[in-house]
Parts: sequence; structure tokens; C-alpha cells
Amino acid sequence: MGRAPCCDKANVKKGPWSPEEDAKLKSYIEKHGTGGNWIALPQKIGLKRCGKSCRLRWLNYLRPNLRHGGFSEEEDNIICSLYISIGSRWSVIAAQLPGRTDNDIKNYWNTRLKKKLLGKHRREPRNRGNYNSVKQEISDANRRSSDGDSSSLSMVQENSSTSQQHHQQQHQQLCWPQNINMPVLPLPIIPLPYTTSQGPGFNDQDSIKKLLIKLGGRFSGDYYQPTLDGLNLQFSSQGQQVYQEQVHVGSSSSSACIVANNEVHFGQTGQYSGVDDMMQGQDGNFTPSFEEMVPSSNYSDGLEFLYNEGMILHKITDSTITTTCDQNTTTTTNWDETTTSIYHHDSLASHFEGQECALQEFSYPGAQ
DNA sequence: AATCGACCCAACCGCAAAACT
DNA sequence: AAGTTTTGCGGTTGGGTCGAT
Repeated sequence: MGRAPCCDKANVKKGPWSPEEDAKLKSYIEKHGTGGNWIALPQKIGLKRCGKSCRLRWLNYLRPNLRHGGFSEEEDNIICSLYISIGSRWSVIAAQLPGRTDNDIKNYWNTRLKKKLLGKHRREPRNRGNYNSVKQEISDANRRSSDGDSSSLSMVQENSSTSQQHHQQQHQQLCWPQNINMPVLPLPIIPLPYTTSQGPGFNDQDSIKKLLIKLGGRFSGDYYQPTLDGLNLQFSSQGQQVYQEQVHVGSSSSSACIVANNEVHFGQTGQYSGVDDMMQGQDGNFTPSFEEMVPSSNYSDGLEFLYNEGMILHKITDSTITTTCDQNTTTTTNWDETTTSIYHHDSLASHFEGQECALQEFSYPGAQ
């Protein structure tokens, strides 16, 4: 015997919330809390809304101490570094940014940050987003002000100007900001619930390609800026096409690469040598799509592990791949069904740094 | 002034995991 | 233990706004 059925979907309102609905929901939750049951909540309040919708409205809009729009450069950096590290786990990313919701971050990433990261220039600067943000904040502040929070309006005025400044900065610096030290993130332990054969991580055969496609699809010389700190595409001296991603967090980094023709390439020497060395030898001006660059038939089988969550790949030679991780090595799966080793560290640099690291080597099946 | 396309974001949808009976 | 509901999450969509033509 289960619970009572969810809301009557035929009798619920959809679409934008009215100020009255907002007020009802906010007032009730502030007085009584959610009661641990979102589904029953709208009936108690007298709202013709689905409980799910109420929850979303509260979490993304009504709950106190939320900030909308006006993402700072530091927040940009955090979002980018986390996205590259853990993918689209917006709730985890949002947990690192107080006052931000996963939905906000997701929208921000999809509409602006991704393009910024890829250096896709907008034809003309648009201020609309910030305008809306400011409008939103003014609206929020008015509401707070009416609730007796006298600090809100001045805060909004300040944010408005900083928002405009931020927009101007964005316009002047459309590419990934250079010379920025990624923050050291006090991340919680991120569980690794997936093996290489399951789950939404970068683990399946096409995951790397998907990531690249997700991050822009075509790497056109018109758009791509080789100076991006954090995402590099390059030709090696042998003319092999290399995709290379790095996460630069504090003094640590994680890196990966893809190479056509069954060869793994990692910088000019094939050895991990730190972030600065990863920036070497960029040519960057090429136009083929990833499909053209790296035919799927030429993927090195097993390379999908390179993007397993949190794993750090440090060294690839002709016959071995060396990874390091902290003492919390937890997952081992097969490389060629028998020999691949997957590791993850339980957080990013701030935890990784200073910890005793295990060093593992194992055979790369494509080489003898 | 009208139209079009790009952009933005609130909200919905579907799925999986957790919680509950 | 099994079945059902609830919660939480990420992907997607639809409508409003704005600038360009």
C-alpha cells in the first residue's frame, strides 16, 4: 500500500506564477515550513498548483538569500572548473555557490558561460540579461523592503552598477579570462556512483565526443581562441589533432587528451609536466569538426576512462598510462575488459593537495 | 512601424533514487 | 520485500524582450 496519489494534474495551474501565488506560498512556508510534503502543500494553502511546481518556485525564486544574475568572474571560474571536472551536476555546482540555484547556474551556463568559454563572440553586446537581473533584484528588493529589510534596496543599487560593470567586462573580455588563478574549492566529497559501464559520467564510448560536441560541436577557427586557459585544442608537431582539456584548480590539475590514429598524445613530450607545460605549442587555427578530426573508428578503445569523474591522468607514454590519485582510490574497472584502472579523488585540489598520493601504472593495450 | 531572429530564463517534463506504507 | 509515492535532478521548451533589418 503506497501513498495517496499526487496532485490532480487536470486541476492544476501551469505557467508563470502570479504575485498573489508567490505571496501565499512564501507566507505559508515562512510560517509553517514545507511540512515535509510538497505534494500536500498546495492544497493546504489553497493553490491550484502541483507540489512539484511549488517546490521549484520556492527553491528557485522565493526562498531567502537567493541571488539572480550578475555572476562574478570568480563564480564563472568556479562554474567552469567544476563543469569540466564533474560535468553537468548542477546541484553540486550550486552547492559551491551560496545564493545560486542549480537552475540559475544551468541557464547561465547554457546561455552565456559556455559561449564565453568557447570564445564565441556575440555580434553585439546585449544588456538584457543584466537588465532583467537588475529588474528581478529590484523586484526582490521591493518585496524584501516591504518585509522590513531596509538594506535590500541599497544592495540592489550597488549590484546594478556592478552588474553593468560586469557586463562591460564581459564585453571587453569575451574569451575565457586569462591569467586567472582558479580558486581552491572547498568541495564536499563527491560520490562516484557509476562504473565505467553505467551512469551519466564521461564513461561511455562516445562520452568524450559528446563533451566536445556539448562544448561547441565544431571547433572553428572563427570562434576558437587558443589562449583559453582551461580548454585547449592543438596540433602537435607531428600534425596530429589533439583535444586536450585541463582543470586548473589551485596548484593541482587534471588533464586528458584524445588523439587520432590510435595514438595517445599528451603535450610534446608525452609526459605530464604541470599546467604551464600544457599550454605549449598551440597552433589553434583549424576548422574541421570533431567528427572530421577524430573519426570514431579511430578512437583508442578504452579512452573513455579518461573522463571518469575526478580521475587525474598524469602521464601517458607509448606503453603505459600513469595516474595519480589520493588514498581514496575506490574504483577499478577494466581497460580492455581486463586491465583498465579507474580512480577518482574524493574532491578537488584543496583536498588533493598535500595528501599522500598513490601512483599506479598499467598497460596500454594498444602498445606493445 | 513591422518583422525577424537571437537571446534569456522561468517553468515544465521525465527519470531515477529515496522514502514510505 | 514489494509496490507506490515523493523528492531531487538535469534536460528541454515556450514565451517575452530586444536589437537589427
